[in-house]
Amino acid sequence: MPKHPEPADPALRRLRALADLDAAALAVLEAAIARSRCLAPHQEILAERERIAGATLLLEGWAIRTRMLPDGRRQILNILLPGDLIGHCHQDAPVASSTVLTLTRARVCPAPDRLVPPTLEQAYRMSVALDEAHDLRQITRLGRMTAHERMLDLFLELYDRLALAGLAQHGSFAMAATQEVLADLLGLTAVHVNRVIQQMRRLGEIDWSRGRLELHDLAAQRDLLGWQPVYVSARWPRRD
Amino acid sequence: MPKHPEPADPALRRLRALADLDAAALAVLEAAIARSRCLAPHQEILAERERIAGATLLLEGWAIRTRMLPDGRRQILNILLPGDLIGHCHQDAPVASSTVLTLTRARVCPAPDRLVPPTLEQAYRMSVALDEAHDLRQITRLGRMTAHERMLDLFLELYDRLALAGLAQHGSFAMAATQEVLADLLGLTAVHVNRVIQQMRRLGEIDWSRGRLELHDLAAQRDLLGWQPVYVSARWPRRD
DNA sequence: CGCCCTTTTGACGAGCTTCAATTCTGGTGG
DNA sequence: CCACCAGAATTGAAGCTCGTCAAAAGGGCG
Repeated sequence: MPKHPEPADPALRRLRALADLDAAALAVLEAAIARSRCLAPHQEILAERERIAGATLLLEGWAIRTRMLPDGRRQILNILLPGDLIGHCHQDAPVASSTVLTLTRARVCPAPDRLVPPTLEQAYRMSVALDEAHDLRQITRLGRMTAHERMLDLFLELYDRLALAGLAQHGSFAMAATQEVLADLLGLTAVHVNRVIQQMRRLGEIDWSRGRLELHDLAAQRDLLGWQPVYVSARWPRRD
Repeated sequence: MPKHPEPADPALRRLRALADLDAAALAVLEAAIARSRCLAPHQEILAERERIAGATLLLEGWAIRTRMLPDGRRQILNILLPGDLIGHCHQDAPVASSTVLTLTRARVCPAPDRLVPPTLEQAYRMSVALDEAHDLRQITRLGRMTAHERMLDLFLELYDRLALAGLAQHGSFAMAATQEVLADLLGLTAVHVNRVIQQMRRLGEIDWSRGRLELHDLAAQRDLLGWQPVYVSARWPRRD
């Protein structure tokens, strides 16, 4: 077993991008990763209104935070990607305010939570701050963007977040969400999502086939939207 | 000057509802409140993309977290009420991910942030957890509810939150938001907000005049919507 | 190869927006 | 005390975005 897990592990890569992890941090992470388990698609990681035992680290695969209305309508609150923390919170006797489900096959492990080395704690805090920023972005998408804008904005967000974990490059990444998932995420219907995607294809904005999404001319799309990268800390992204 | 500030102060009342504040906590709060300042309407408390100096406690009046799109569209992310924390976060070199503006005349003070007594820290954590839950509620409103449902759901949320601070009772509270503000909050136009409100009046769901909003038959509205109170901790709301 | 999930297509309708006026309201100064 | 003003609320007509319903075509996996 490699001691500095190979170039590879996306989750580790993301956390290292968030803070300058030291040996102690890497050690506890490796220990946690050693206790990882595999989950099938559509498996529950956290259930709304139930106690949260401890935080979970998503190592591989995609997951969603979701909420149901009494009549069956579903809103997907956000998407969770490798390296994201699930159920990290600090109030007493924490209870989940939403359900978390795997979208694909996934690997998770308990997030180290006792005697957390300071640099890892830093990564956690950064992660929490980014999560909140993404929530705000989601609110803006749903409240004030057209279907087409929402879709582009989401794709750009996913791209940037996946790139952090080394899972996206050259404007392209493995898209694990179905059009129906996008619909429930973006407040649309699957039918309309489909129509918008075809429009985007016609406009040459994207290619999406065989589970791979490609964004053409990232820069152009970004300033079409007035896209700004998430920015929650004057010391991040680090330039070193 | 009263030592246990009179029954009154709404912000204090909210914090005391969140955690069982001890004498030490009340002391630092009073010290902070003594340094409060008054703000006119439409004053900036936090500016997007700028450093956050420290957390602020909203004592009186309403404020909004808001974000602008490049073409001028505005999305109000959420509403801030007396007792709410503004800019409370933990990452290094924190930068605001949204702008915070007063909606009405308001009073604020720096939130105690050094040597925070444990019970106050508990209240902070509870407050942060509730904020996040409200953000998720907002996402659900925008993504999967009709205009009418959004409005009702928002009114119920405001009612419950204001009641915590002692600012709402018997289904009624002082409504500081204009219809245009509601529109930017709920992802609608002011015109449509107006139409929905009139429908709600015709249906006998609400009365809204002279700045006072009254919700008729809270219970009925709640289960019409399948309303569930925010629930983020097994130990809250406390029954003692 | 066959089944099921996902994507795609069409026709139609509803909800919400847009634009443009008009009326109302609360606060101000004479 | 009332006239006045600016912001807020209200109204109407017309149109576009997106939803609904239903059915067909495609694609991946056992």
